[in-house]
Amino acid sequence: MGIIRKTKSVTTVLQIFEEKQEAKSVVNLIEIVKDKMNKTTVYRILDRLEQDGIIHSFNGKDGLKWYAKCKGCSASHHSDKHPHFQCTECNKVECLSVEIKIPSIKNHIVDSTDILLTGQCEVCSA
Amino acid sequence: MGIIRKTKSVTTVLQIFEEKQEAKSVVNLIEIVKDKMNKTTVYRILDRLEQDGIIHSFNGKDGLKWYAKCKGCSASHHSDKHPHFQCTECNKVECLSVEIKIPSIKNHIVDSTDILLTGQCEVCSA
DNA sequence: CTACTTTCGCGACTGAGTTGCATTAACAAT
DNA sequence: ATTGTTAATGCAACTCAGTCGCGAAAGTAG
Ligand SMILES: [Mn+2]
Ligand SMILES: [Mn+2]
Ligand SMILES: [Zn+2]
Ligand SMILES: [Zn+2]
Repeated sequence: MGIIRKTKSVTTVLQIFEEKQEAKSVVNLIEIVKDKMNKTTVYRILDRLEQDGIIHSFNGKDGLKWYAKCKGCSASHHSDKHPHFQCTECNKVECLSVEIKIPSIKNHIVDSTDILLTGQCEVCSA
Repeated sequence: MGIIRKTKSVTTVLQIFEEKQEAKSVVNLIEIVKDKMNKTTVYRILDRLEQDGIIHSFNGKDGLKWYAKCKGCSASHHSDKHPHFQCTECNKVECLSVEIKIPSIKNHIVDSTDILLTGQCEVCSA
């Protein structure tokens, strides 16, 4: 169980994800809202939003934690298996809608698949 | 240019990777050799070994940095594009020899592909 | 052995992320 | 609208992986 009360801080963070479809690093989010709330609050809100299947997280190439909006997830079922793309020039991170087939690994049970591609995004490769 | 002098510390670290084919986190390596060398030295040796194409690095699910032996790389060309598998029970990490096809992403140039699978390894799923 | 330069140890530091606790603010009930 | 309950927040202190600067030690060539 994640979000129970719709506080001002929760609304602020949610709006950031609503208005743009791109992923945000926690560090960047903290910077954006630093006049409105404490960094601990940002971490806690992101935690709760993720638990509720509203956003999902992954690690960037830099080792930072990134979050982006989910498309068809709920608190009980997280279905975000898509890869992510981090631009090495502008550092923007996107969720990719491509399907990547993982072959079954002999004698192993695969629970999760994290795929991070890096390179140049549409803007930077043009 | 990485390793220039074969010091005792370098030999010690190299042996760890020689004797077993599995990946090691830096934190674990530091623990293993803590009586023989300083942690800063471990970081620096790993850096140099990677530059020379002797080992390669990647991020674990935990966010820690992991290293494993390379198979056909050199200082000029790193060809480790294989996925990695982290066991959620024993926490062991392996390099996988499977080929995973990444479809071309429209209007993007892909430079690197990091794939991390998690689940149960051969031992833990048996 | 000597001279040169890389490598190392150590201590201090950085920065992302966490924790504990007192205070504030949702919100449901009255 | 007022009150009571407790989730959520702010703040300060903390953790811990990873980095940095610098003097000392050790590898290597001559
Ligand atoms: Mn995504
Ligand atoms: Mn590997
Ligand atoms: Zn870009
Ligand atoms: Zn295992």
